[in-house]
Amino acid sequence: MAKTRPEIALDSFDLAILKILQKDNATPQRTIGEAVNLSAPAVQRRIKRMEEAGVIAANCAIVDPARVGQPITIFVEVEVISETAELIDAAKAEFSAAPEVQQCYYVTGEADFILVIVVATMADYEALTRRLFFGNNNVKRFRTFVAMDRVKVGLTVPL
Amino acid sequence: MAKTRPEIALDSFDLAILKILQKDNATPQRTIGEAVNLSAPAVQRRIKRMEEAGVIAANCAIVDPARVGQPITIFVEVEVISETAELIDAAKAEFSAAPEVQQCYYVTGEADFILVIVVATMADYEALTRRLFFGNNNVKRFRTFVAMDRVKVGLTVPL
DNA sequence: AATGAAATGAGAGCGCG
DNA sequence: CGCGCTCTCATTTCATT
Repeated sequence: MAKTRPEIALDSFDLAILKILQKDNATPQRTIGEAVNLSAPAVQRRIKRMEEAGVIAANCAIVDPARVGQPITIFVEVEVISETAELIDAAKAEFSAAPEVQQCYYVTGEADFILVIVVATMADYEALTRRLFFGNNNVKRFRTFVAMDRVKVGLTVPL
Repeated sequence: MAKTRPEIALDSFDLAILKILQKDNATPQRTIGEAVNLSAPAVQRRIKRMEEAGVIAANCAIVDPARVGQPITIFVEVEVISETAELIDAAKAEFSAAPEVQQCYYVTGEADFILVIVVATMADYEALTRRLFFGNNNVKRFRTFVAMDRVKVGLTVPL
């Protein structure tokens, strides 16, 4: 189940710290402190607090997919036949389980799911569509958009 | 301009290290070393090498948008009128410049751009559409998909 | 109650064999 | 590549406002 998520109030110091950590979480606390006019321990306490509260969900290295032999990014809009809770949950679980599926969102509008997929070759993508879409009786239709340019990539939140 | 990107060969050790860093880049090198059967300095050298080569594009904190007052994630498919290089570049620049635009991809298929947008309220999104889409003569059409559930989120590359 | 200054300890960074 | 050292930085303690 989901971890505890205490509601937490963030002041302008916290937001300033987040702004820096979103760009580079290896920034020394001392440097952050200088930037926001706070001592290093104060910065440390705030970071820890935000990590425990789930404001900072993760600290991770961003890998360039092209550099590790996965140069193709694809968006897929998926429309399902039946939208019962059970079938939707099943679809969520199945899509999420695939490592090639980088992001999966359940959405309103003309589609039900939007997936972001990263693969090495189009043949891999084709194989994936067989498994994920043609192999799923509840998938009515899907539309594929192949990325020609990753113009802006990130999970940065506007602050 | 883009930084130098020397081609680099990655062995199974490098991939194993990346796999760990993608989940948590604060993992001590010693711990990584134990996991992949390598000494800490060896791990360090490999990480440094991959950072310099651009394999590791960034190290950053992932912020939960809902926790910082930006609970709404929206996908937008944008179709443009003219696809001349100049107009496409202009659109890329304009979309990228908006802080609410978290991701922007130039794609093939029935749309030209796919944007991932993070905002606090639907009113904010409406204001953004006015600026970005209605205020751009080259935007023919756009379709909005509001995320109801962020089923799987991340920039993790399959390794 | 949260901060800043100083002391402690862990981990990163480098040269060595 | 692994072992050792050094040094920076993260972390804790404590006095202060």
